[in-house]
Amino acid sequence: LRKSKEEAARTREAIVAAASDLIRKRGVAASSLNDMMAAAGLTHGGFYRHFQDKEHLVAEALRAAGDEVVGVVSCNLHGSGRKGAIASYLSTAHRDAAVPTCLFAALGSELRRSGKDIKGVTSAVLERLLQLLATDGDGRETSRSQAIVTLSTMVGAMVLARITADQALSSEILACAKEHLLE
Amino acid sequence: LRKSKEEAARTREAIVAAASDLIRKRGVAASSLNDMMAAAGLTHGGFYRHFQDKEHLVAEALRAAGDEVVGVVSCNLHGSGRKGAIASYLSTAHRDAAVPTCLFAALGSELRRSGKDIKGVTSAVLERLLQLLATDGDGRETSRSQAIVTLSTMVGAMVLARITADQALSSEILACAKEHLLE
DNA sequence: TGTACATCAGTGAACGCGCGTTCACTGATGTAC
DNA sequence: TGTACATCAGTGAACGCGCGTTCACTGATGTAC
Repeated sequence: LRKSKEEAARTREAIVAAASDLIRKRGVAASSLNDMMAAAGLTHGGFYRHFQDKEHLVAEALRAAGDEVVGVVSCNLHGSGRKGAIASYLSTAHRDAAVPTCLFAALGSELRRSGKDIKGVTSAVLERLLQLLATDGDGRETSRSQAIVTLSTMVGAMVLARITADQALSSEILACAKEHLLE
Repeated sequence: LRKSKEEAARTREAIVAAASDLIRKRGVAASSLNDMMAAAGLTHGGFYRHFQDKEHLVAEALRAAGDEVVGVVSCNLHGSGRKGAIASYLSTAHRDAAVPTCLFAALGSELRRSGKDIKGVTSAVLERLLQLLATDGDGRETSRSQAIVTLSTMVGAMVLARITADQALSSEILACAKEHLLE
C-alpha cells in the first residue's frame, strides 16, 4: 500500500505534530512510539520509514513545539503587547491546557537530562524566546537581562502553579507573578 | 538472614535516602527499584518488606528531599540572610550539583503528572518554602506575594540554566536572576 | 536463664508486560523503455 | 501512451530487554514457656 510522495510527507508531518502534542502532555519518556504513531492514526511498524530512531523524532517534535511557542508569544506580543503576552502565558487557561504551549514549563526538568542534539534544539528555542521578549509589542528594545528575568519568572511560576495540588495556591502563584511582571 | 529491628529501620532510611538522591538526579520514571535498592547496597527483592509499592517510596523520598531543601534554605537564611540564600540557590554549584538540592527545579515538570499523594507531599514542601522566604534572615516578615515571585524567578532561572547547552547563556541566566533578586 | 519455635529482612529466580526496534509481507506508486 | 518492474509507505508479528512485582528460600532475630 505504498503512498505518494506528497502523502508520505503529510504523514511525516502528522507524526511530528502528534508527537509534539503528546510529548508536551506526558513528557518524553512516557510517550511511547506506539502512542505517538497511534495519535497520528498509524501503527507503530511504519515508524522507521520516517525517522532514524525515537530520539530523532523527539528532536523534531521539540523543534515544532518550539516554533509553536515562539509563534504564539510573537503573535501575542504584536497583538496585545508585552503585557498581553505575559498575561496570556500566566493564565489559568495555559496552566490547564490539554497541550501546554510552553515546552520549558512542560518539560523543563526532563530536557535537562537529554542528549546534545535535543539540548541544542531547546537552547535555540530559548534564545529566540529571549530575543522576542527583549522587544515589546511595538518593536522597541528592552534590555536582555530584563527579558531573562521575565522569562524565568514566567516559567517558574507556571511550573510551581502546576505542581501544587492546592487550587487556591496555584491561582495565587499565577496572579502574583502576573501582577509583579505587569508592574 | 533476618536483621534486628534497629538495623531494619536503618535499612529503610538508607533506601529512602538513596531514592531521594537518585530521583533528583534522574527523575522518578528513570529511577528503577533495582537502581534505588542497589544505591542503598541491597538487592531488589527485599523492597516489599519496607514499602507497599514504588509510589509509596517515591512519596517518602520526595518528603525527605523536601525536608532537605527546606533545611538548606532555612540554614542559609539564618546564616547569610535573604541575599545569601538566594545567591546560594542561584549558584553554578547548585546548577551543576550531582544531586540537585531543589526538587522543584529538578523534577518540576515530572511532578505535575504525579498522583494525588505525591502532589500533596510536594504542595506541602512548596508552602513551607514560601513561608520561609516570607521572612528574611533576621525573622522580619516580608510579603507573601514577594516570596512567591522570588521563588518563581529562582526556580525558573534554574530550570532554564539547566536546559541550555550554551554554558555562557546558562551562567548569564543565573547572573541576571541573581542581580535582579538582590536588587 | 535455656530451649523450641515462629517471625521476617534480605536474596535471587521468575512472572507478565510494554518498550524500542526489526522484519517479512502487501500492493499502490514511481520509473525505465 | 502503455507495459514491466523496482521501490517503498504502511501493517502486524516477533525480538530482546528492563521494568514492577511475586515468591520460595535462608538463617538470624524475637518470643513463649
